[in-house]
Amino acid sequence: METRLDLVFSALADPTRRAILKLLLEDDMAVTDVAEPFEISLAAISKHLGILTRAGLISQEKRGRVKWCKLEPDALREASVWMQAFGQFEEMDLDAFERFLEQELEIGAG
Amino acid sequence: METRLDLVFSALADPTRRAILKLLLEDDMAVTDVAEPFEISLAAISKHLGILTRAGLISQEKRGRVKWCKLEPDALREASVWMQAFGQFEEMDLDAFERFLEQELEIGAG
DNA sequence: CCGATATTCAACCTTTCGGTTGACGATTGC
DNA sequence: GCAATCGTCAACCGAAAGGTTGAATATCGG
Repeated sequence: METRLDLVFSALADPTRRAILKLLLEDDMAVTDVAEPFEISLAAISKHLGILTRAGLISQEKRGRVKWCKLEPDALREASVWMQAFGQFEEMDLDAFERFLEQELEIGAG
Repeated sequence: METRLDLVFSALADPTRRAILKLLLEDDMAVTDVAEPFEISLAAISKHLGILTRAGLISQEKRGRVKWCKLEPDALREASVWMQAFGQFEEMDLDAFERFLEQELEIGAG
């Protein structure tokens, strides 16, 4: 079973996809415009956008023949909470964090 | 060129590795003890630990024939800052964030 | 010294990833 | 209507990921 966290972290693992997120930070963009600064093919960008969409990091809405891409920061926030908890666990309620982890992780998965 | 962020996010993308981090949250552990709850081979766990180490998420110190694994939350904090910035960009200094991104990302990479 | 324990290495396999190209289905505008 | 534009699909490719097994390398304990 592929969790939301799997999808988000593996989406963020690629520098091209992080660069796409950076572009979308400035404004919503059409697929062709997202692709413009990169040297790879439009089809490759389209795949990257699909991965970002499945991870919930962006959304895509088609208007006419143009598909608009929009940053969706909620998924990022969710994963950020997970990481921040690890990074600052000295300062927080460890028991509450443990309970949170129980829901998110499964020992032996993979 | 593989950045620190690449290494951290792809390390976190695997549920087994996240589960290992959870184990190490409780205490430092030997490789064999880390492997115990999982169904995969010791060699596979050893590889996972190597990936976590290269990402800076854990450190490993050999004492005698036992190699001790220790959580290193700093790398997580670094990536968490990156994500949190995206997730909460409405509330922060966008110009400062842009400058931060200029250092971390390269458009066209990948 | 020798057997047991701890860990990695090397070779291999299968699946996924990131990329390509060319064809295709919609939609637009003249 | 038809050519141009937008984006995806399908088939393919090489490289990397995640796993296995078996042998190798230290180190420990008696």
